[in-house]
Amino acid sequence: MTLAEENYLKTIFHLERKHNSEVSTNALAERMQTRASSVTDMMQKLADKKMLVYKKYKGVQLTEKGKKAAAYVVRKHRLWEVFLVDKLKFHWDEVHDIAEQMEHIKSVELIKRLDAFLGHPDFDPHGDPIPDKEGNIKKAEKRLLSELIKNQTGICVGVKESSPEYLQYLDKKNISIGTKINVLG
Amino acid sequence: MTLAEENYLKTIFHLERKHNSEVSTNALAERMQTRASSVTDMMQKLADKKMLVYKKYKGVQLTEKGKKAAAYVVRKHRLWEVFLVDKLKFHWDEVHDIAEQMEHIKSVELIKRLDAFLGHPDFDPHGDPIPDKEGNIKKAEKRLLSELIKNQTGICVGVKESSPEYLQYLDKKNISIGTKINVLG
DNA sequence: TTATATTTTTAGGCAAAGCTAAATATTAGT
DNA sequence: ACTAATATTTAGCTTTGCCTAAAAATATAA
Repeated sequence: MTLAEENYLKTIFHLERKHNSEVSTNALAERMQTRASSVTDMMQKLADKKMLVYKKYKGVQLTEKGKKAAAYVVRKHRLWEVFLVDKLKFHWDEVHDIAEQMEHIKSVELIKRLDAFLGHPDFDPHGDPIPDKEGNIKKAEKRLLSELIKNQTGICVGVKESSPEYLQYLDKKNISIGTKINVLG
Repeated sequence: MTLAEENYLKTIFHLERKHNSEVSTNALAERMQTRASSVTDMMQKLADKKMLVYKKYKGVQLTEKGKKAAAYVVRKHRLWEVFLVDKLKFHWDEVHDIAEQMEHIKSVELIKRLDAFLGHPDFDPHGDPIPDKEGNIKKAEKRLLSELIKNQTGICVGVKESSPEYLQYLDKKNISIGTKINVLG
């Protein structure tokens, strides 16, 4: 798996989950900042490798194999984000580009140990779930606190807004990632 | 700087220090597992970028700019090795290939924080010195314990042999990296 | 339903970094 | 000094992943 292939799979994985349907050439091209013709090329290549099913003019769909490979890239990305925030004290909105590079490092053992070192986290610093080694991803979808109804309970897995003021406000309220919140009204 | 360029610079850097002279095309080709013709191509490219001085048939020599860039790659490589051994508990002879990939991650801030996280180490797990941000590398050359004479003192920065038996022997003697040793005879 | 607009694919090229084979320099042996 | 051996460079080709322009398919709209 080359770097470019991994990036395509990852992006298809995200778009597929977001729209619950095949991913179109243009959608991919836009998301990957590239041209539709380049996407077509790569789709043919990934179809040859049985990573996805490609039907001309009809978009693509990941196979089980492709899904697993994509989820593993996402897993690596999110684990590295946890590392950057928890251990290196980066702010959670600074880590994406670095994790984007680190996710491509090849070593199964590395990720196994990193996961243990971080205490087997379930969520990344943005509150997105970390797929397990098999590629299963918790459906635990993020919801906004405002979407919860009275008496419902949730665990804070991230914030939507990250202005210094808002973060300080949360700090004062003692709310951080992992905090259990019960809606009283 | 592409990945390939960084790898060439790093290798030239090592060979230059080892032999104290210009680096020949063939020496590089052998070390990099590639062909002499590929090396020639890259030397012309790196000369254009003022990373080195290339004289046809006479080998190459890094410029100050090239030396600094190369030393920075080495710095990153060695810091990651420290991370892998100290934090992820890899054995020091398993980390080279992984660090080989991690050394190419681009983020000055990342390396700054990693260095701090590791406690600003001076040596990697093999006992090789870690260049500082400016590319200065401690001349503190490694010597074998057997090369020290009576009453000389040294600090253990690594071992030449790593058989389990030998490591256990050292363990029993309480000798590990950082241990100060005084030669009595 | 036919014309227009949009999307996707194909064809043909380009740059990076490698390779082989052939040409050219340099070094060594006699 | 002259040939033989070795080292290096050049020329031309390959693959990956991207690009532009043109062709083809699909979707929309009057």
